Amino acid sequence: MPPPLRLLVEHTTPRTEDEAVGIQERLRSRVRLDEPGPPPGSPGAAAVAGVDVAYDDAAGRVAAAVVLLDGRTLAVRETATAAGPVAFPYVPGLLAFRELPAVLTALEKLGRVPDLVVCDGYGVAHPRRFGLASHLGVLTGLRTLGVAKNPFVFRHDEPGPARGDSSPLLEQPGRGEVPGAEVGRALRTRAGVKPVFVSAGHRITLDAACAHVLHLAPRYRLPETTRLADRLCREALAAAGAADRAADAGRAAAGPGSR
DNA sequence: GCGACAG
DNA sequence: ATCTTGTCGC
Repeated sequence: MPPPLRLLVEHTTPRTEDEAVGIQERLRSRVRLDEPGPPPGSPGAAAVAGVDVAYDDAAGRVAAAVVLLDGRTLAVRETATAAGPVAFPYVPGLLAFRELPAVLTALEKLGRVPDLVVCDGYGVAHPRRFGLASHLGVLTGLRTLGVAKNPFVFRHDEPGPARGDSSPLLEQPGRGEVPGAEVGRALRTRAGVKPVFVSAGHRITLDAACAHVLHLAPRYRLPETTRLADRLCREALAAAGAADRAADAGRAAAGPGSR
């Protein structure tokens, strides 16, 4: 996709946690949750992307992967990866600043603009209503949603046992913006298996986000977008490490002090 | 101060 | 996220 994203990189590279929180509070008003968007499998959702990031903290390296799927058949259409230095530590609530720089770089390499991006983590289900899926959506203008494997800081009742059953994710009393508000949903994608935690990112409703996740997860607990992106970013991380070691070996062979 | 808390 | 063996079941 074309690179107007570059202009927004400053919104992903704070120097301190306070700066990061400031960026979130400044951008959060731009989140739009009133578009149902095209339904799963429809022509308007022909290209659905999954993004994920893997880390090698010892080497200070991250690798992001984007996998673009056919929204109807879930066949892979295109992939892209990007590796780079870790730009921010893991701090609960500030995950976007750790993941988005590499994700944006990978997205730029895609040959076409996704109709929907599925992120690993949360959207508006976030202490400041601005998780990484919402952050990515606001920066790019893309329609986004978040799928997390854990409930984070939210409470929920156990959803029914059948695929498609769900229960609301609720803000803890005394915390967050609107205590008691439904910020996401615990959604059962496989009968009898632990649910996933879905929230709207940007330009989507919670109902639509859940419908897309169910469509993208016909067989396993996690959506195909997530599973494929997860596999690819691990491969990209390993490849980046191998390339790094090869360069090191070359430098050593050239001899100390040589250049 | 302590605990908990996406990836 | 990542570290890690075996194990249960289709």
